[in-house]
Amino acid sequence: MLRESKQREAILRFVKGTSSHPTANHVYEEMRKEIPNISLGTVYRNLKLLKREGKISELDIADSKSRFDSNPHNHYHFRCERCGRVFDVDEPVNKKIDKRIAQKTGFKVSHHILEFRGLCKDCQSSNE
Amino acid sequence: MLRESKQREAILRFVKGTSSHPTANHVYEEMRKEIPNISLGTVYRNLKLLKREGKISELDIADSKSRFDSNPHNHYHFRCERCGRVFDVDEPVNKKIDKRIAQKTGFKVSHHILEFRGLCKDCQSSNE
DNA sequence: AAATTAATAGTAATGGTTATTATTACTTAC
DNA sequence: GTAAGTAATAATAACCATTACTATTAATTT
Repeated sequence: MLRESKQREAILRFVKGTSSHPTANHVYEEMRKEIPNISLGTVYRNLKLLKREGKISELDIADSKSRFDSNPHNHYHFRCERCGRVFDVDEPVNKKIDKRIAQKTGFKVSHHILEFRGLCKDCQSSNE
Repeated sequence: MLRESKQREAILRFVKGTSSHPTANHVYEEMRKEIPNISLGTVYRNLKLLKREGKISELDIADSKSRFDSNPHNHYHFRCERCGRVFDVDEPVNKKIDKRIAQKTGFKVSHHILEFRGLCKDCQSSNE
């Protein structure tokens, strides 16, 4: 059973009220203005908890360790959510979309990163 | 002036010869079979160096710290390569592409992550 | 108000990566 | 071919984001 805490309420209020995509440390710094002795662990725990509850989301980018590719050309990847393996995807890079986003946003778009997620063949067949 | 070293040669040969998208630690483990006292620092340094030379690439996913979003719905992002800020991009999510990749690869594709990169407005105008 | 126990603060530990430093080994000049 | 100069290395320490641990605090229940 979930209890209320002013720490969790403050964290949710802050993340909901900003569009700055804060890191855990950003949230921590902000919270300290309000609750000076809040612990960094509390921030991490509550961010994870709020995510589990679907109230916030985490930018879904990748795992922490970086991976290397023998192919220096721009291409897309598929990452298996079960075994963690990364595969190259043989799909032409869509350059038009960068232009469209640039026009729409006013940002200068140099490229984009596209990663598909799901289950690879091996992990589909190994049913468990 | 770059000198040759058997360590760097072995690292390049291995990364070029695999499609497994190894992590730095994978490379390290593999290298130890051949050069038992190779140092992990050497692996990191040479991976970075080979990347600078354009001989290999690093999976371009994100920085190490994860960021949180008040919007729990799937959407795209833009990351400024200068200031590091992350912005939401108001572009409809392309669901067809998941299907196409699934057919093409045989993988089960649940979703994809798309991040644009470039310069935000502020960083474009602050010329330096 | 007392009992129960989830949540917290504070701190230690972990894991990936980078920095430091003395030593090793290419390269060049003699 | 040997000595000088200096990249590159191995080994280790430091760093930073994140997670785990533990005694204490504070919601909730009775």
